[in-house]
Amino acid sequence: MDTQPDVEMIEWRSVCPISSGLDLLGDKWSLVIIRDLITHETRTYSELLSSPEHISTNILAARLRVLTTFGIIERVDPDGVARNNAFRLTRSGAALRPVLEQLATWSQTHLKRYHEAIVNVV
Amino acid sequence: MDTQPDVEMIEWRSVCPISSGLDLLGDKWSLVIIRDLITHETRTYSELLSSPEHISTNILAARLRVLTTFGIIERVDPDGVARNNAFRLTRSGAALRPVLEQLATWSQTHLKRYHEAIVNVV
DNA sequence: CCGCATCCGTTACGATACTG
DNA sequence: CAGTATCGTAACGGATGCGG
Repeated sequence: MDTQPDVEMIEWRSVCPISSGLDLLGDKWSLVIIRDLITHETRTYSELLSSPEHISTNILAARLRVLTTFGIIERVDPDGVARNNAFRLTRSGAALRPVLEQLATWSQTHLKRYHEAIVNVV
Repeated sequence: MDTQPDVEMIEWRSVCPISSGLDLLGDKWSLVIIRDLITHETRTYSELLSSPEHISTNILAARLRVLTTFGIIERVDPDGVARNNAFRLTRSGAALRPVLEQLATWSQTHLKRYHEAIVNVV
């Protein structure tokens, strides 16, 4: 019956901007979705599913809902039906690019000895 | 019986440096610990516990173990006993500072409308 | 078909009590 | 003080179903 079991609410652990950013984005999937939308501009649900990390369908749907709620992504056609209605970053979401760039730079430098296959491009 | 239930192993989801960074640091606590070690240089177990986000003891111990395993933090006295033996960032961990700075900047700009109490300092 | 929601087994997390 | 043991809860992951 209740199709929206998750109350889209976040418990802010503190007033610190770092912990608050992590309250919203500090999981293994949100920034992967945002990475895809940075590199591809627009991406449908099934295209996001086809990324090499293999997110599962329910997790993807939940993350897309949260990211939409907090104005980080949006539908390309705001009033269209879901089918083939891709997502894209809002201005706010696009502003996350420097965060991902810094993370990628760090990983390439400091993770290589633990994960040899890591590549040097985003 | 088995006191070390976690095999300190990471499943790298892909060769992407972003997803790989998140495989290691993509949770709600690791970067909070690193934030504390950036702002305080050294920090004991109980000092880390006293941060306003209130991490629980078992989670803190587990994160410290993983971060140590991957060379991001280390004991101030490598051969000393645990008691009052603080942690600090390694060179690798200190290199995460730009990631946190970018995240803090983003949060201050884009999270304020959802979390009014957010502060403007790291 | 595509975009989900639902069900369900497994894993991670969180609070608390407890030990060396 | 620095953790570990325990146990209840929430999140995840895969499979499946169903409407548009």
